Amino acid sequence: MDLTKLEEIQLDCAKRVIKIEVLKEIKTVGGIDVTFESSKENPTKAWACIVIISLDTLKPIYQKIIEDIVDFPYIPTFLAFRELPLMKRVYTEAKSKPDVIFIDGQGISHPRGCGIASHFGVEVGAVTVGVAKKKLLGNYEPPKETRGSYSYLIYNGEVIGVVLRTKDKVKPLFVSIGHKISLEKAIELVLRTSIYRIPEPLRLAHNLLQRLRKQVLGK
DNA sequence: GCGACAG
DNA sequence: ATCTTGTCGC
Repeated sequence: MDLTKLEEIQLDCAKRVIKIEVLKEIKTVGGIDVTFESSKENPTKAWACIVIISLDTLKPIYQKIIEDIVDFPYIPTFLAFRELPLMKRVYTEAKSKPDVIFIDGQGISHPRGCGIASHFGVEVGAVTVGVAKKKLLGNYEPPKETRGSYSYLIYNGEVIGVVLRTKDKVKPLFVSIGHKISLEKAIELVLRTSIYRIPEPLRLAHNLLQRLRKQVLGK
């Protein structure tokens, strides 16, 4: 594989990212996650799941899982080339589409401005938010211990996202613009959909996949 | 060269 | 991400 070529794709994708609000009303939020059968084998079986919740109740109103084979390895800053195919397929085949989609990973907080959440948003033409459990790059001050507190993630003197506390005294999340949304709105949505550390759409999608994986592995 | 390094 | 058990704190 030629990583230089893939870097060019990411740079081109970054130019097409829209960093402002385009939605006037948001009623549903979705989350897409991927899990793998094996962490060692390279071509390996994998599953992608989308869960859509109602912003009013925070309860799921739609969910779908697809299965496929993944052969691209995990390489830091190139995550999209491993997980995007599965994510795009589960989204395309879903009979219902959410107003906004949370993606497990970075949005524009990426060395070339195109993490998986932005990449997905641009390719699918959807509104997305990057919700990562760890930082990929940038510097920040620890946010206060109370839920709702946040500090800015800075890279090259620019704000590329926030470090957001979604639960008191629990490790914060790294939230960034994915596509067609403002950072302020992204923060508001992640907070509004978080009961536990991880926002409901992603937490539920992750839980469904973990249960399926254990079932398949016979445990 | 050394440390960092989404999932 | 996955590999893995119990354990401490709210």
